[in-house]
Amino acid sequence: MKRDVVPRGALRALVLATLGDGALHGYALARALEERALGTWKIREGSLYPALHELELEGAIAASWTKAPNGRRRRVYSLTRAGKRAAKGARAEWLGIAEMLKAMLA
Amino acid sequence: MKRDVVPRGALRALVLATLGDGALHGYALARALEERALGTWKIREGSLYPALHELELEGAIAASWTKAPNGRRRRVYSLTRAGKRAAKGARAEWLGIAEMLKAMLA
DNA sequence: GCCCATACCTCGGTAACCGATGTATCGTGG
DNA sequence: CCACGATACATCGGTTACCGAGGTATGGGC
Repeated sequence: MKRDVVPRGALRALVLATLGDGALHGYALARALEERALGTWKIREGSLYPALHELELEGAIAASWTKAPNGRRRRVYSLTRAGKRAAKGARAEWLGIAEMLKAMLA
Repeated sequence: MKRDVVPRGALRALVLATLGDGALHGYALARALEERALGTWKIREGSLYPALHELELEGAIAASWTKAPNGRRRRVYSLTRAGKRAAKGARAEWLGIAEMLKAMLA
């Protein structure tokens, strides 16, 4: 399936929330997000990688090149202190939005 | 307050859901939506009116000019049969999105 | 007379995303 | 041993739904 797509603006919140559970590299992050979404949402690389670069520039996440056991290069991302704060805010914001949507559509 | 804004793509769903509870004219619809959102979400006329025109073109809603008791002209919108179907679909879609967001951020 | 609320509308600009495309390495089945 | 899919990164032009600002017009209150 993997048809639908994350609602606009939520990608950053989801990335921050997921990285809050542990550092991941981009590709694994995409897989983790799709798994969390039970395959309902497709994570587009053309959205994810630019978003990661932006979050890095903003100082919300820190990246470092590492070598996977199989030799492939990976860029592993983890939350900075500022990122943890941002994650908390974004999580609250989007939970609020979800709550409001449920209330208004129920 | 009225700071935040409806998430992208949800406006149509909310309009359809609200009109499902009875016909309204544009301005009243905006007020009704903001009230439903407890003042959290601001409804922009620059978003609402074009959305209404689009929904009308698509045949989801029907409009008719009426005269308010005070003499002001109003364009009252109501759901068509197709609109009721669309409302159901949009409601299910966005409730699903809200559910997924809650699950992924909780 | 002036201003705010009501009530409609349009239009340029933009944020965030989509889709396509590109690079490169690794594992594996034939 | 080599083609192909999975892994893993990246960029970039195009789209879309919206935002913000502006416009018109009438009604009622002070």
